[in-house]
Parts: sequence; C-alpha cells; structure tokens
Amino acid sequence: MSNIKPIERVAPIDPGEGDGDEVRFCSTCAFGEVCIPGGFDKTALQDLHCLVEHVGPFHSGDRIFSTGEKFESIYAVRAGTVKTSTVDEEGREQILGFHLPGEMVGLNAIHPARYPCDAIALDTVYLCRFSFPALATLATRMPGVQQQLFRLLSADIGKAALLAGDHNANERMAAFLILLADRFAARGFSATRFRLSMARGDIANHLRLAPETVSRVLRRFQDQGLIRVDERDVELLQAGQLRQLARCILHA
Amino acid sequence: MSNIKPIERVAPIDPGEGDGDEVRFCSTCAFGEVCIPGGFDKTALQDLHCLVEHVGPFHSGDRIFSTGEKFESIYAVRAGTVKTSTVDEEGREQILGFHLPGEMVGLNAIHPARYPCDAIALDTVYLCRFSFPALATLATRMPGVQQQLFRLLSADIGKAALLAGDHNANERMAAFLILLADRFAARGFSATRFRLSMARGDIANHLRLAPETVSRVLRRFQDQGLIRVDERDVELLQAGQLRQLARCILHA
DNA sequence: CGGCGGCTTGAAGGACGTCAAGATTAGTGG
DNA sequence: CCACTAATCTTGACGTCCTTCAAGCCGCCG
Repeated sequence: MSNIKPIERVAPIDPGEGDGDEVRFCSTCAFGEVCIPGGFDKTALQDLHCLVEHVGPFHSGDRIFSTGEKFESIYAVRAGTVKTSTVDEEGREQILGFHLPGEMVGLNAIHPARYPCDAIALDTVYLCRFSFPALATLATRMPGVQQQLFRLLSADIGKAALLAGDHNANERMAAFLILLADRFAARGFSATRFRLSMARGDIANHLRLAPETVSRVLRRFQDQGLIRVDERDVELLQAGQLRQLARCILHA
Repeated sequence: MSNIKPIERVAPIDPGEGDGDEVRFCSTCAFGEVCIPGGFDKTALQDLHCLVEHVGPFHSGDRIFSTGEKFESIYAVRAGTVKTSTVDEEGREQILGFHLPGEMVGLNAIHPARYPCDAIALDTVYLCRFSFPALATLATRMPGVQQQLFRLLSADIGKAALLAGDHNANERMAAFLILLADRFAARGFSATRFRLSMARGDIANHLRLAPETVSRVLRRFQDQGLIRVDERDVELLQAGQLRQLARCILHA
C-alpha cells in the first residue's frame, strides 16, 4: 500500500541540449558561483564556459568512467544521481558515495592520475564535464576558481570521514537520511520528502550494513513515527529526532 | 621479555633551529619537490621558503590546533607523529588519522575555514607551518605548487575512504600495519621494523575496534609468525602475507 | 501470466564489544 | 635508587548487535 502521494518533481529532469538553460543548472551547481558572472574577469569567465562540456544522458547502470582509466576530467552532476564505487579482487563492491545534482564527481582521481573508482548512473544522468588540466590552468588566472577547487577537495575529505566512524545501524541510517535531506535542501529540493535513487543494497553497502538491516531499521523508524517509507519514497516526519539520533556522526 | 633489540633511530630527532638542515627534512616532505629547487622561478621559490615557518617542539599530548579555531595554516610534519581527532558531544573521541614525518596536517580545514578536528602531538613533534592564504596566492604564480596542493588534497580523500570500508578486525589491523610500513619506507625509514608512536587505544579507535581486540589480533599475528611485537616495537616478519590479508582494503 | 530482482521478515549463528581482573610499564617524588 | 601510583596493556568469560541463511512477498517487464 502507498501511504504517500507521488512526489512532484522539483527540479527539471530533461535539460535538453543547447537550450540556453545553463543558468538554471549552474545556480545550484558546485561551480555555480564561479560559472555565473560575479565580477570576474570577462575573458577568463568565457574560458570557463568554454571548457565545460555538457554530457549525457546516461541511463541507470551506465558507466561514466571506470577504475584505472586515465584521469582527464572532473564532473558536476546536472541531473540524476551518480554512485562511485570500487570492486576488490574478491568481486565485492564498496560504494564510496552518492552524488546528487550540483555535486562533483572525480576529485579523488587527481592524485593517482587515474580514476580510483567506477562512476555509475543510478537513473537518468546529465553532467558537466570539466577538463582538469584546462581547469587547473584557468585556476592560476582566476583565484576564485582555485579557491573553489580547494574548497571542494577539502570538503570531500570531510565527507569521506563522516561515515568512517564507529556507530550503530540506527545512527548511520539516521545520518544518511539527514545528510540526504540537507543536500536536497541545499539544491532547492524538498528536505522532508524525496525519492531514494539508490537500491536498499546500495544504501546498505555504503553504510557497511546488510540489506536486511537497512530494511529493519527503516521499519523501526517508521514504527516509531520518525519517517514514512513507501518503496523508495521517503518522508521525514520527525527530522529533529532523526538529527538527534545522528548527532554523533553529523558532528563531532 | 623483550624479543627485539632496540630500534636504532633512522631519522634525526632533534632538528634544532636554524641549523641549515632544511634540505634533509624537505627532501622527505610532501612539499619537498616544490620547496627544493627544481627549475622553478627563483623569486617564487624564495617566496615559498619565506612563508614557511618552523614550529616546535611540541611534546606528547600538546595541541597543535583545536576544533573550531579559525583556519590559517596547513602543516607539514618534520619529525614526530601527529594525530587528528574529533570529539562528539558525548565526549567520545574519533581518530581521523596519524600523520608521520613528511605528511600534511590540516587540509580538511580549508572548506569549513575552521579546523574541524584537533591535532595532537603523540611524541616530540616539529612542524613546518604554511600560511594557507599566502600559499594559495603563491600557487597562482607557481603551477607546481598548485598541482601539488591539488594532489595532496585528492590523496587525502582516498586515504579517508580506505578504512571506511566493511572489513573484519584482521584485515583492518593488517592494512594498518602495511600502510604504516609503506609510509615509513616512502620517507626512508625501515619498512619492516618500526615503533608505534600511538597507544593501542588510539589504534583501536582509528580502526573502529576495542582496545582488547587490537591486543588479541596482534597476539594472533605473532602466534602465526606474521609479526613480532614487543610493546610498541613491531617487526613485520611476513609482510607479504600481511599484505595479502589486507589486499581487499589496500586495494580494491 | 510467469519469471526475476529487489525488498521484507523471521530464526540462528558469529564476530566483536563489554566487563572484570591481573600484568607490566611509566611517571613521580622521596 | 627505590617505592608507589596511575596508566596502559593483556587475557578470559560472557553478552549483544549485526550478519547470515532461508523463505515469502511484491512490483516490474518480457
């Protein structure tokens, strides 16, 4: 049974190509503040727009890049969700993270100069591709670009550390939901109702839990009136309590 | 009983001040390749040396910076070991990492613009302090500096993800030892014999284990002939087998 | 409709944590 | 140099949270 009415789309789904809609995307993108004119040198800004390439659509399961490929570009998600994951030689997957619209993918590839993970579309995905060498060159001329790159990289270190801690299933699940909500909110989506673009198994993997445990925790949360779940649609009913549960993880 | 003879010091302990010994340290430092002349613009290089400040000594337990302080500088470890950790409101510590000579501390503070963790000396520590604003400015003139910063930041994302995975106590302990060995080796120390500068409890915390479990795993490794442990002195007898044990973590 | 993958639910087992006690070391001051 | 205490480490017994295994359910798509 479905307890929640269908979730209305808050963001544009199909950006089309060459539709002159850049501003709508860029305003929520990690690079928006430097992409969109803000007192920067005009010609440099021109360069920034020139080195951006719109790519997509990718469909669920499509690979954006694969482990070991030569690192060339970083990506900003325009629409859809991307998961990054590694596969060890036993064939077990480890999901590093999920990337929502406005977030960057590929920053961890700069150092090894090869992508250290796979990037896979979880639904219909559109991206902005930035040639990294070109971006780095531009950054030497535009301090704003350099600053933003430093910030994005630094932020990713913190993100990676978030779920690395020692916490039980309830705390990790609560933190996952709250983080998702906050990230949706930051991009102008609803913070209380959203659709999970990833499978339970993917959530479980990312949180170092068994899929069964994820199911059980979600059910427990629902029984306690904290959330309402209908398949992949989630509504946060007591975001405050969830945040309280997750406070050890969220910060620290 | 002591099974291992005392470990001879491989690295200089007391760097003194203004001893003209920079090269000895810088050659093993994360910034060495840009600090030490390598075809770079002479005046820019001069600037790099100018914005470096040698600080220390810090003693065991001393704080280098604290959570919430305004971010000003990043640090390179010249001698000793630094641990970075957060404390949640329940008062529980979470150790983010250990920083050996030649490694950077504070890169995760760029984004929030405040240090998101404490940095604490585990023994006698000497550091190079880099004013980050000055470094960033310099980076716009010296692409090599910018590249190195990007690489260091990117590498830290990968490091943070390493121990975030779902692995059992044996794998994590083996990975910890091998990673330590490799890092010592990269800086010119012995890869098979070294002294743990951190307490068992700190290792345990970092690996999300109980201190008791760390003891038990180390004993098991010793009984299997993989290592020899005498207090904090460790000798890797079967580094290959340890690496094999840790391969799922080390990579993936 | 029927098969298949994703999800849920229950019962049993295991890896690690917790608790408690003892051993060893380090630190301190006489 | 030697007590004395506190801190760290080790070891064993027991408990618990989560995984594993197994089965059934549901929605999706050919």
